[in-house]
Amino acid sequence: MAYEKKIPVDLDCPLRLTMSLIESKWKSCILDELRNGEPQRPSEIHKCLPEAAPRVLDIQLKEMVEDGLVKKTIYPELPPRSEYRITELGLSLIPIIDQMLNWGTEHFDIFEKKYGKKN
Amino acid sequence: MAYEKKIPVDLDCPLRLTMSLIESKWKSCILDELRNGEPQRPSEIHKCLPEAAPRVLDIQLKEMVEDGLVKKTIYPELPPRSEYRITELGLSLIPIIDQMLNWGTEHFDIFEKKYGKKN
DNA sequence: TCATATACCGAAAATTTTTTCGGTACTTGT
DNA sequence: ACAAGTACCGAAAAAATTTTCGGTATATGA
Repeated sequence: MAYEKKIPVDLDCPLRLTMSLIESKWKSCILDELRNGEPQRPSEIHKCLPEAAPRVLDIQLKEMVEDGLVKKTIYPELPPRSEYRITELGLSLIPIIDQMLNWGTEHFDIFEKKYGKKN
Repeated sequence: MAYEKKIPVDLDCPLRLTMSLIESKWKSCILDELRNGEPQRPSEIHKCLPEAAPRVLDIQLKEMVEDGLVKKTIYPELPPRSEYRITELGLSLIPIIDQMLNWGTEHFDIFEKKYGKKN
């Protein structure tokens, strides 16, 4: 009972439900990382998302496990080893991730011009 | 120069860009509200999203205008009147909103059982 | 006159999220 | 012996978001 999630998910409406599962800063990126179905060790995920503080990835991965988007396997070895793998449920979100990826790619220049450093 | 947005959008990657435009608590709902193209007055939007504090909707609408997802028209009348209408750019996000809506509807019962009050 | 409605804004409080820091425990390589 | 790697956790700080509260201004209806 160490870490406890305050607001698990938003059950007010279907749209808010979906959003609440992926809107944390790095969750969509984690899903994108795991999309190919290959299991990944925490240290690998950290390396792929170097901008994120490792602690946040730990927390968000834990929430995603709790929500059923990701499955964790712990190998009782030393040094410790564990792996995260996307679940069927998590996989069913990939089309959404994809559309956001595509949209972002298509419209990137608009926002680059608008908000980028070098106008 | 009254209100200033701290972090306009996330230009780190296309996925984060898209997310950053819609991840605020009510923005996806606002887009869904305006999806049919009809202009809506602020008070109408407030009524449709009674759970949201009016001030947040003001702020988020302002950001969405700045980001180009929504267009605001002010009528110089008294009492004041203004309208928000979804733009082409905002409209291009609707397929994503739709997918999230569908996903949420399809998987609602899983999370109801998991996190709902009456198990 | 007074309550209500419209639209909006600033300041501050409350809440949530993210980050940083330090710590546990064990192994391998130098 | 000691640094580095692996996985993880708690506490606290920092940052961001959301909410609440009060205020501006004008008009209408009771």
